[in-house]
Amino acid sequence: MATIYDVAALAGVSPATVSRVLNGRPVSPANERLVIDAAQTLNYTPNRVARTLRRQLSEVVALVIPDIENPFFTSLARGVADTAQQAGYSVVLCNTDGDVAKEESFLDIALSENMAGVVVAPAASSSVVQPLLERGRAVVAVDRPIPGADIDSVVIDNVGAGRLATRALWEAGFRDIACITGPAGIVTAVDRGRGWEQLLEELSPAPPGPHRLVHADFRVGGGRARMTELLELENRPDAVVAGNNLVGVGALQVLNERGLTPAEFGIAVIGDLPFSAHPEDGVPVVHLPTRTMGTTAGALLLERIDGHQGPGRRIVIPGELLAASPGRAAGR
Amino acid sequence: MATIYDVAALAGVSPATVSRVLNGRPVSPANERLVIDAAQTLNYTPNRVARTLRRQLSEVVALVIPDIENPFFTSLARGVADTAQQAGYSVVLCNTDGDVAKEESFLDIALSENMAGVVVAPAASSSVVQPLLERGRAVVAVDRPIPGADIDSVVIDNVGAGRLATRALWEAGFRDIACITGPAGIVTAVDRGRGWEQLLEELSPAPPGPHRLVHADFRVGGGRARMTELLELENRPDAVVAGNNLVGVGALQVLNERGLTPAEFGIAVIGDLPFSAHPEDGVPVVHLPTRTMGTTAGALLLERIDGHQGPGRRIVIPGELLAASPGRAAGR
DNA sequence: CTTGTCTCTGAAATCGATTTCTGACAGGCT
DNA sequence: AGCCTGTCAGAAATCGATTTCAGAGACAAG
Repeated sequence: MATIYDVAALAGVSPATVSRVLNGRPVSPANERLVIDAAQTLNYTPNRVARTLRRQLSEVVALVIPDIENPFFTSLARGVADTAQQAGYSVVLCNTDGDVAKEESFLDIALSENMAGVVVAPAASSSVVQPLLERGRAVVAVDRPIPGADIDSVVIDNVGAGRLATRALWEAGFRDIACITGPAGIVTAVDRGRGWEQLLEELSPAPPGPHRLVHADFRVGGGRARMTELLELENRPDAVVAGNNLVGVGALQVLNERGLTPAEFGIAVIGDLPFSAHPEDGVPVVHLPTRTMGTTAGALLLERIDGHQGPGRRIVIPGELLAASPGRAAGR
Repeated sequence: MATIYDVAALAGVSPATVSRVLNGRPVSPANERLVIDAAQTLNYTPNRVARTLRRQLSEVVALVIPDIENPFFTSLARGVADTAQQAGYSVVLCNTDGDVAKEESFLDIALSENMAGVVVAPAASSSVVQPLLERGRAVVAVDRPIPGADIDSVVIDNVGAGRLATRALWEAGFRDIACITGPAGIVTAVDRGRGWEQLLEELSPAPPGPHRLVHADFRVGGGRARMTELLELENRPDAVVAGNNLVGVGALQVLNERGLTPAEFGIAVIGDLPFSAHPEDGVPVVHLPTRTMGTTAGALLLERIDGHQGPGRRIVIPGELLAASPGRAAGR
C-alpha cells in the first residue's frame, strides 16, 4: 500500500506538498501536476487512520439504534444515512439490541475512534453521552430524548399519535377502548399511552380503568401475548390501540386467527404496518414519518459538526392518521 | 481525554509499562497495581485510532449489504453481528442501496480504516475486493458469490429453493405455474428461476414457455407490477412462484386486492414473509435461514482473521419448505 | 568471583498522515 | 539599492498508542 512518502518520492517533492495538494491548499501548478500523476500511478489512497489520528476527527458518524430488525428503525437509518453521506460522511450502524451495556460500548467506541458525531436512539432513559459532549463531539438524540443532557433531539409527537389512534376508534363507534403500549421504561411508550388516556378522559363519560392500559415489549410476540390476554378477559374491551408497528402486527395476527374483523373488534395502530400483504380495511394507522425523522436528525448533526453552538433544539414531528391500504403502508 | 502518557506519569512508570499492563504482558505485580489504579482514577480509555495505526489492524469488521430495509438482510446482519461481537469485534453496517459505486466506496473505507475484515453481500456480480485481499484482509461473500475471487462464500441453495416452491404448487394441483424472479443481473434471482424451470421440465409434459418467467426488481413494487401484468394476460397462468420475500408481499397484495384466494390462484414464496398479520393458509413458503447464513459467514470471517489460509470455501445452505402461519413467519 | 540466564523496565522508533515553523525567492514600492 | 510583502516548499513536530532494543538487576551455576 502506497503511503504519502512514496508519492512524495516519486513526485520529487516533500510529503507536506503532497498533503497540500490532497487537501486543496495552494501549490504551484507544476508540483500539483507531479503529485497528481504520482498519486495516480501508485494508486494512492490516504490512510484514514493516520489522518484521523492527526486531525483528531474522523469522517465517520455513528447511528446507534436498539432494533435493527424493526422497519421503524431501518427507515430512520435510511434517512440519517442519506443526509450524512451527501455531506461526505460515512455512516456506521450500531445495533444495541436494547442492551444498555452494548449501547455504552458503542458510544465508547465512537469516542475512542474519534468519530465526528453520533445519532442515538437510546435504549434506556439514561444514555451516557456526557463523555462525547465533553470532548465537543456532535450528538443528536432521535426517537427518544435523553433527559438531563442538553442536546438536539428529534422525536415523534407521541401523545398526539396516541390521541389520533384513539380518536379514530372512538369516531368509529367503539366505546371500551384498551391500549397495548410498550414497556413502562420507554418514554415513547408511556407518551402514547398518555395520549390514549387523555383523549378518553376528554370524550368518555366514564374514563377507562387503569387495567385497560397494558404494557408489552415492543415486538410481535408482545402484541400477540397481550392481545390474547385482553380477548380472554371476562369483560373484554371492544377495541384496542396498538402502541407500535410490531405490537400492531402481533395483535392483528391474533384477531385474524380468531376471525375477528375490524368491525367486530376495533384496532388502530400507531406506526406503519410494514410489508402488509392484505388490504387492512377499517384499520386506522397513524403514519409516523420515520425517514423524515432520520433526515432531520442527520441535518442537525451536520450543523453541530460544522460548529453550531447553542442550547439543545427539540424537534417534534407529528404523526398522520391514514386508513391503511397496502399500497401506502408497504415499503415506507 | 487522558492518554497513556498521563497514566504513565501518574503511576510513575513509562508508557511502555502501561501498554504492557493493558495488553496482559508480564509486569511486576507492584507496577501492575499502580497502573491499574492510575488508569481508573483518570478514567482512561485507550485511543483506538492510535492503536490501529500502530497495529495496522482495527477491531472492527464491516458488513456491506444492498438493502437495509429488507428483513432478509437485517436478519442476516443480526447473525453476523452476534458472531463477531462475541469475538470482541465491533460490526459496522454499510448500506449500498444496490449502488456499485457506494459499495466500492465502502470497501475503500474498510481498507483505509484498516478494518480486520469484511462480509459483503455484493450489489453486482463484480465486486472489487482485490485490494483487500492483496493486503491480507479477511473477506467473506454472503448471499451472492463473487465470481473470479477465491474467497469464502455462504449462499442459499437457490436452485433448490426454486424447485421446492414450484413443487409445492405442482403438488397442490396447479399446472400452469409462472415465476416472478429478480433482475437478470442478480445470480440468486437467476438461480431461483432455474430451479423453477428445472422442476417443470422434469414434471410437466409441456414445459413452460419463456414468457412464464418474468423479472422484477426485488421489491414490493416489482412484485405488484409483474403480478398485475400476469393477471391481465389473455392466457393467464393459474399459479405463480414469487422470487423473494418482497416480491411475494407485492404479489399477495395484488391477489388479495382482487379477492383471489390461494386456492383459486396458487402462490408460493421463496423467502419468509416478514411481519405477516394474516394467517397465510395455503401459501407455501420456502424458509431461508438468513440468520444462520449470517452466523456462518461471521464464523468463516473470524477464522480468516485468525490466519486461516487455504482456498475459498463455499457453504450452501438449503431452504426449507413450510406452510406459512403468522406465528412462524413473523419476526424470524 | 565470574559468567550466564531471566525478568522486568524505559528510551526511542514506528505507524502515516497533517500542520507549524522557517526560509528561499520573486516582485513591488520608495 | 533597500525594504517589505507575499507565495511556495521542506524540515520537523505532532497525534497516541505499540514494539523493539538494550540495559539493569537478581539469582544460580561453575
